[in-house]
Amino acid sequence: MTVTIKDVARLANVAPSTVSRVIADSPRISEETKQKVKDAMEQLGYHPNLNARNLASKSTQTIGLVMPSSKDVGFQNPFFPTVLQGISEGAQEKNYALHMTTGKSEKEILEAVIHMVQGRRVDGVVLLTSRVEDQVVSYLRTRKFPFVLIGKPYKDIEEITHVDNDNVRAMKEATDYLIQLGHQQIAFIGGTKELIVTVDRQDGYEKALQEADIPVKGEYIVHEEFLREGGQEAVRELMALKKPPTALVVADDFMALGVLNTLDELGIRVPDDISIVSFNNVLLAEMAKPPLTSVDINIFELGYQASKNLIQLVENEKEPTKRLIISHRLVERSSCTELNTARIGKDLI
Amino acid sequence: MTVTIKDVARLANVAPSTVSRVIADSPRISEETKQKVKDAMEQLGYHPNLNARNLASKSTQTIGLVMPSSKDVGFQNPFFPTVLQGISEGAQEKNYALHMTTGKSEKEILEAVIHMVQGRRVDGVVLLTSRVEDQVVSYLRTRKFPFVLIGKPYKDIEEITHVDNDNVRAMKEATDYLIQLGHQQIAFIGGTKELIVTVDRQDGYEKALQEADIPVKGEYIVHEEFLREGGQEAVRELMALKKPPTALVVADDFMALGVLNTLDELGIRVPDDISIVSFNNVLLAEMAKPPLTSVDINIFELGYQASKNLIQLVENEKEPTKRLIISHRLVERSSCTELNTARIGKDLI
DNA sequence: TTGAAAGCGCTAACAA
DNA sequence: TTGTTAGCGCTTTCAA
Repeated sequence: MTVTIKDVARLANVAPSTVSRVIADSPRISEETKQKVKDAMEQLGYHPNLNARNLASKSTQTIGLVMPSSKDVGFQNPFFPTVLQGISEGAQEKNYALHMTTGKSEKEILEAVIHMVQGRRVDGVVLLTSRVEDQVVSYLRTRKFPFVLIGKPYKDIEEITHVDNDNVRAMKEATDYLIQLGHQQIAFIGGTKELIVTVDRQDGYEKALQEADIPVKGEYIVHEEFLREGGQEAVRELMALKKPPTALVVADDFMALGVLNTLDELGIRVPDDISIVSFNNVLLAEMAKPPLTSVDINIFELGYQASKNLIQLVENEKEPTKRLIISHRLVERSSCTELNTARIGKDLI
Repeated sequence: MTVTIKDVARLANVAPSTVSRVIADSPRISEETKQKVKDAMEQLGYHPNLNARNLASKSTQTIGLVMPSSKDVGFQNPFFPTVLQGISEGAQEKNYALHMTTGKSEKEILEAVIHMVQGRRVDGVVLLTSRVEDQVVSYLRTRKFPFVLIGKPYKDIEEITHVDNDNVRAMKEATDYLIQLGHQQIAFIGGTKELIVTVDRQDGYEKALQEADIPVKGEYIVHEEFLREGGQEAVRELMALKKPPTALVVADDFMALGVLNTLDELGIRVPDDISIVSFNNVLLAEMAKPPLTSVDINIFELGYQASKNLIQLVENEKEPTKRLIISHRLVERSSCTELNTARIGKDLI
């Protein structure tokens, strides 16, 4: 029924091992027999059984993907399809396949990872999230199993290959941009502090202020726990301050969309009344009203480098630990404006 | 180094096959030895090698996922993360793993599918898209390989297990809703006609009009090829008609966001000047300005039923072909309003 | 350059 | 209820 290497060998009049060599494109085989074998494979419609191959060769040519908990609303974020594309591209280039794990809780995810690692289904793993205390990370480290992290490790940075943006700098630049436009009252809206990316971006925000001698105020820093309801409240409070911000840096486009909404309900116009710089530059940023000035963090590249470097790690034991920093750039659209002191002056006259 | 079934057998003083039976949780084994074996496994930290198991048992307990071309902008659509969650949940419940394929072109995708099917990496396949002439579908059919399609097959409907919404009815209801609000000039904005879902939704739109004795006008039907630029133009043309529509049905939330944008640029207010009903009800619909009235098509359930039924198909040869219709419901928000004939009257006076 | 043969780690008859 | 014994389809020494 199924055609095996033996069938091919018989038809080509060679030994099974020869066929195997042809498949592996071994150099020490004559062009002649190589062709003979290829013809036979063609004729029989032969396809190698990857399970058998994996078993014998102890390698799978597939990389495992660890997604964030599917309970996370963040899962809906267009960030994920985009990294996935990048990862997929990097994998395809080296003929690696992709194996996915998900789960509703951290516990389920860890179990799924163990299953796929111990079950020898994958040669390496890409982690799509880095939480503060990540059990998956510690598991992989103690097993010395190859993995790369997208984002920044919470600890042991020097020992974990990861691909990340320079989020501190990126956010500093975004904030600087607003400062240059004349803004002084700039608020920060980010996600949960459990995500390292949030911490980094907040850092950058604070750095920019400090450098410009603008005091960092606690009431100007907001962490939206939920993408939606939570955010509304926070933005309202922010705008209800005696001295409301004239500009906002938001750590994610998706969040920014929610912010935009709330502002609209409050009758606050963007950018006329308030400026916004957001992050990630997904398609959404372009489609928002107004189109958002956003920091492009090159999501695709993040994924691409992750799988590419994971494969290097898998194929070469000696590969050094790496830290890959993907470039970013501010994409200007219509959500920011100069703080028009002239106009304010005029109004006062 | 690696602990195998033999090591466990030796430690537990039984035969390897006995260990294998314990793993499979065979009923005909004494509680006593079962426990003995389990202890041994625990003690040695044993984990079955899935490749070996797959090879011997000729089954993989994993299902393959065929994603749409990563070139598609549609890939960015939040639809995908959400179906993925559903698929993943259905798979986890039965302890199936997920194997992904993607590709930049139809050709690459087909190759990837062949590789994973012939390579015996998966027991069945879920197709996330149904194009008009789908090579993947024909390939799987001729190989008699189990698969289920999310969406509606282009042909041989009776012979392909698929899970879909009743898109015709759903769109008819959406259109009826607008008609009941007094609208007569209703335009349709959909994606490429290559997607069967577009065709169905357009059908439902036309049916609703016909039933209400409203003529179907060609200039009221628009197919946006691209999510962004293309759409802008189309919407402009639509609104430039001598008799512009007073309401829009849009086949996708993401698209609707773009439409909303263009309308805003044109100074047309929603819902005051024009009403919009959109489709899919992803998070975006809620976050748009104004929040979109959208038809919830239960994306998660689409995925969940797909993997659940695929597994049934895989585990039972005799499983009949099925057509699963997932329910939908109109979620009212703020993008529609009654066509105020009174006001129009007033304006005329 | 090629072949013979011994596994890879597991499952599944068939026996006992 | 348990053990024996062939494989599953491939890779990879080792020998020729």
